[in-house]
Amino acid sequence: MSSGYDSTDPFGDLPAPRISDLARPQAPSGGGPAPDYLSGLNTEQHEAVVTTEGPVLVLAGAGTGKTRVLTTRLAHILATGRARPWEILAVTFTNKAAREMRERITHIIGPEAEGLRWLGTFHSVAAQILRRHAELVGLKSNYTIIDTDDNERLLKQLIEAANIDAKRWTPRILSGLIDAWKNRGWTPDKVPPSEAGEFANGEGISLYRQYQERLRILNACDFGDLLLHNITIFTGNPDVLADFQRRFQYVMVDEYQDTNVAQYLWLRLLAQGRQNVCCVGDDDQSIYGWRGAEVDNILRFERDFPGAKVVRLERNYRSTEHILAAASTLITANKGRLGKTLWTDETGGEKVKVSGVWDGEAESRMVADEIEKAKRAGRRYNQMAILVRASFQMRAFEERFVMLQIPYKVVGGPRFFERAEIRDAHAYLRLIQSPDDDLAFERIVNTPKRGIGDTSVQKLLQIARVEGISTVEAARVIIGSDDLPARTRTALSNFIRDLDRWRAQIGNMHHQRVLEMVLEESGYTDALRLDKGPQSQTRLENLKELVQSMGQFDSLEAYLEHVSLVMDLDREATGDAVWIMTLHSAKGLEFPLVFLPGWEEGVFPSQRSMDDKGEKGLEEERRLAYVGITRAREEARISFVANRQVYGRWTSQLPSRFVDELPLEHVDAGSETGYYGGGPGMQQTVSSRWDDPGVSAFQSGSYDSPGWKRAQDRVQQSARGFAEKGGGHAAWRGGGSAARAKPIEGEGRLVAVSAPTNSAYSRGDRVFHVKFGYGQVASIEGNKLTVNFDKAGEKKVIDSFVEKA
DNA sequence: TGATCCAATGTTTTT
DNA sequence: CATTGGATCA
Repeated sequence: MSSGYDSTDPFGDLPAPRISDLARPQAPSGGGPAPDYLSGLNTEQHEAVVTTEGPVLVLAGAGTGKTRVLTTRLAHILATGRARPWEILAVTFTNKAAREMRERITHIIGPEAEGLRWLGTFHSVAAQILRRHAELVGLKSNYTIIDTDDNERLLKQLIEAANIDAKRWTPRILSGLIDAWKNRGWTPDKVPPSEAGEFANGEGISLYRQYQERLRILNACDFGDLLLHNITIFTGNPDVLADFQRRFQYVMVDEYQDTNVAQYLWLRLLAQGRQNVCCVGDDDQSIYGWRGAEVDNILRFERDFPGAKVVRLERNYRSTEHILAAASTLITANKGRLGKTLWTDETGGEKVKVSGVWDGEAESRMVADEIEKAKRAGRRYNQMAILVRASFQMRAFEERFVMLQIPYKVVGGPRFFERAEIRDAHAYLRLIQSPDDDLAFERIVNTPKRGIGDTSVQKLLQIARVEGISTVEAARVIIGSDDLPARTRTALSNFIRDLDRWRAQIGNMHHQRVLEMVLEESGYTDALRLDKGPQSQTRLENLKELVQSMGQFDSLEAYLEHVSLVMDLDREATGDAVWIMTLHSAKGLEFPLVFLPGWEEGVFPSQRSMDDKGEKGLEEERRLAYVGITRAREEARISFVANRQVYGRWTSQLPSRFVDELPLEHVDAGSETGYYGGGPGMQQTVSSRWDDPGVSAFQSGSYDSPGWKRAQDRVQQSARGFAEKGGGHAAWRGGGSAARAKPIEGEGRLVAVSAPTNSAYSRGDRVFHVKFGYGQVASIEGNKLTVNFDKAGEKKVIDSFVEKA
């Protein structure tokens, strides 16, 4: 500790509360000039920073300097001597955010920031507290934190033991249910009876109880438990709680809109002592409702902390006026917002560009082309990002980029520490370190295959349970008996012998070397090398990377503790490359040029969200759209396709309702030609009609598809311009050099949802569709037809994509 | 016990 | 389409 303090914060040796410090006016403004770090803040930011006493809620819109406020505020508290580093509780959701915060504070106030031992994620802080008081919830302080694999394996055992059909009632469902209960702060006895029927006719709560009991015996807990156990400790032991309340003079919370009930309760307990709590968040960016986040937490802050000061940060320093206007207009469709309006001084810039194209392949072609164009114009690849709703959308872009040799990096995806080979390696390490880690044993006892099958393992578990010993011990017992076939007995005894040998080596060699040895001698790497599977090579590489990453840690123990909480690895920076990621993982980031593909009903907003959560789900999707648009600094490009292949099936797509909610005056709806190569017929019409210089397809009147006729009618009729997606491919193609289909100011909407019903089709018409073949019109709604296709079944299509048959 | 074949099943995912 | 888990057989 290089801080000026002589203490390294011995835990449990709390300094007496320093009432005097609280009472003493310490604002630095009294004497000299304001410190450096305060300069450059705008009025609201400044207020949020210097209002250190009492509850404060900072509503920080996208790009308004939220992180800056948070870090400056914390630095300010330290710099003015209001508290010492270990008296501040500062929680974030991600390790990345915590790391970043620490770095920025260090930048402001120097090495003293290293003393911020309570700056971290909710889970890491809770884990520390739990280490200290584990015995109050029946655990030992060296408890292990189990991952989702272990969690599901455990639940599966319990479900099967209870004679419940594990196919109908899967461990995954139960796991989700229990997690949701924990997120709401419910221990088994607190789960309301109304929830009982949720799983296997009321067995859920009982299984939850059994699960907790198993965890206790294993001296383990899951992620949800970290918070929940904390709450149990606090509410059951007022003295412990009082201790922490006294200790944490200032509490700060990042991304408050994402807190779940358990986190909220936890915070409220800790903050209620001094009431010096500052929560920063943005209700419009709450996108983790499905993970238990409660937007209500932010909405009710003022009720929980009476007299709370609310500061709104609305001045945006990131995006152009058009981007901001697009995002702001879109989000106004949501109800129950706290209400913020982003604004900026900057004027001008590109409007948000919206294009419709034929299919996913054309979309990726278009995006790739635009990326190359931007690159030629001087942008670097890493200034550009493609933000998708779901990861299946990524593949089309990846394929295209590989073909064109555009460098890209996918963020997110399968996480490093969740890969099977990494978990296997960890299981070996865990088992070597603690022989009674039954879950680790179960995981790798037969990985790689060594002839110890399911029935043998069941036998082991049986003995372990009856005798109340660990599974490894049970294995030793069974080896000495003749309870197993000779062959498996030998295999098992070899395995146990290996484990013992490896364990004996821990002290003698570096832990990196230990892992290498184990992977070699267990036959794990050999098995992978023999595996002809397409992934086995990357798996071997991942394992190498794992060995590498262990190097930064002093001991095996330190390493395992770290990975259980930080489920990610700092990968080395990959040079200049386009970012591909989901909207979720883009939160908090920004890019000069952002592509937002796949804005189609069912994809975005996602059908599943709407089915599961109805209006609530839709609003969360809309917030996701808001997050997406506000990632862009200079240019945002939205696109949607008419046909998409999902799970190998062709589906016709309708443009997302979000497209329709964009403000026309800030959007440029010009389409690009050349991305419509869907069917042969399509290709033809494009080339024959559209290269005609100087003639707008709209004006020429020479295009004679049914959709086109209607498009034309409507242009004349209501000056809706590009408006109707009813124009279908005709309208979408309306751009290009010849015909820039500028939207004409009309009803202020880009795509009319309820287009006129003067469809060229009537019920019963026979129609032809390029992808679906022949069919019969079943119903008509505006420009959308429901068609019973002879082969493809019932589909909704835009009328202009079919022809009269 | 382990290989092989068929059917079901697919979001988002901070820790 | 692509992966995964299961049931079935050698």
